[in-house]
Amino acid sequence: MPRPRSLHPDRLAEAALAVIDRDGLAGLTMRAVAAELGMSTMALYRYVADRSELELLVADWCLRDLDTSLPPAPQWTDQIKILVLRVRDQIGTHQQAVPLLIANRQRSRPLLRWAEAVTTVLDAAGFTGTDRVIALRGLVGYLNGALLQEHLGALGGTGTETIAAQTDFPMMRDTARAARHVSPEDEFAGGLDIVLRGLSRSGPAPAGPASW
Amino acid sequence: MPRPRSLHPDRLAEAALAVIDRDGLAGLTMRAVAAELGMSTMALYRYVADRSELELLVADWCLRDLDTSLPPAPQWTDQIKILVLRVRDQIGTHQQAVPLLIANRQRSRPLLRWAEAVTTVLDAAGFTGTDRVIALRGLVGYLNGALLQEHLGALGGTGTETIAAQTDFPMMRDTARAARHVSPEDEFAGGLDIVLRGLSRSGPAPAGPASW
DNA sequence: CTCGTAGGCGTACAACGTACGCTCAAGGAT
DNA sequence: ATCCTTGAGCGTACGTTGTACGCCTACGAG
Repeated sequence: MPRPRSLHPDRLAEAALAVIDRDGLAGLTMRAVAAELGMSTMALYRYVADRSELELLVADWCLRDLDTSLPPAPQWTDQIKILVLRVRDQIGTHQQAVPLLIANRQRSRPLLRWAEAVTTVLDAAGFTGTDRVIALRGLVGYLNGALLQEHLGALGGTGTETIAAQTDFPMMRDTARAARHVSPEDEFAGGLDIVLRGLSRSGPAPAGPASW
Repeated sequence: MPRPRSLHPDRLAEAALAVIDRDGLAGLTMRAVAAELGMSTMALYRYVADRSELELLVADWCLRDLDTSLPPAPQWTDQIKILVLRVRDQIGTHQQAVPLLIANRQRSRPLLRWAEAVTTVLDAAGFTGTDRVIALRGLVGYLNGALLQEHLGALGGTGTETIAAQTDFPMMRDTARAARHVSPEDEFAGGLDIVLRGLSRSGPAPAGPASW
């Protein structure tokens, strides 16, 4: 019976993400989001309890279309690989929001759906109990770390260039120089392959058609 | 000839770390650090240009005793393992400072020394060019992600308990319950073993006494 | 038309980082 | 012993942040 809301929560998330994409994560401000929506600052608090709730909205919005259906690959490692790559693909150009995704990794519904799919694949591959816990946390650890690295100072950023220019650490200098020729995609996928290769050897008895 | 400084920069870092350990990272404030030192807020700016420089001091201080000598293990994977575990051991009880370490990972001298050691081991194991870049970034990615996970919501934290209590995602519920019986040390080392196992299979031609 | 509910907003406040400029402590030079 | 120069230390103040509080009013049920 009372006055109806004029905004859908999704509109809040869109506006906040627009601010982030334009001004960076540091530019994300209650005032900035309100201005983006043409509302007053305090009007936002009719939709969210506080800033962290707005950030959760952004995290959920970023991954709203995340496909968490089980990939039809024959190998379970390929299934996991596809699931992980889907997350990175969904983030796309919104790398600035990565810290928000990490901070809300245990509250975001899309991420929980995603984790459910990953654990389902792991379970089918024979991972149970402690093995599954460690496999999942290892995967998520790599995912978070790699995304974060991409977010703050990607390959070829100023940090890498500084290392490439100094002389105190020659091995790192060479590595930083070689890093100039590695695309973010190759880097991410390469690291993921390492983790997957390790996983395929760490589980319980090998299962599935591709025994070795 | 002018009035000498009354503080060593290390004292700043100690004070800041004391604040962090007591009040958390959110409690790290120029005013709080000044109060810890018994100085006025603005006196800090005679030692650091701004807050981020203070944070760098904290990061360096945390890892000041990091042993970056090459471990004498026969297998290069064990050398890497020891190097990575040393970082986690040095952080010890200062998990609250982990975001500062990550943010300053490319400026902190101890971390550069450490990375030089890691790349040296990788080089000796036959990793060169792009392979070494991806191996290093993969390792650092996992390290950062795992430390961050431990920092915000360790296993058995409220986040994990919430997941263990819900019913929408049964596989995650079971995994969260099993996670209650995994210590942070086992989790970290388990994930690291996965990455190392993957690395040992991803490099160029296997080298060293332990061929297979 | 009336009225209760809740949406939207204006003001205000505490806490933050830090710019600016002052005072004076502490050596070297005389 | 005196002075002078340098910068350590600090007090004040400003702009920006999140948000508590309370007012006004648009809206839909009756």
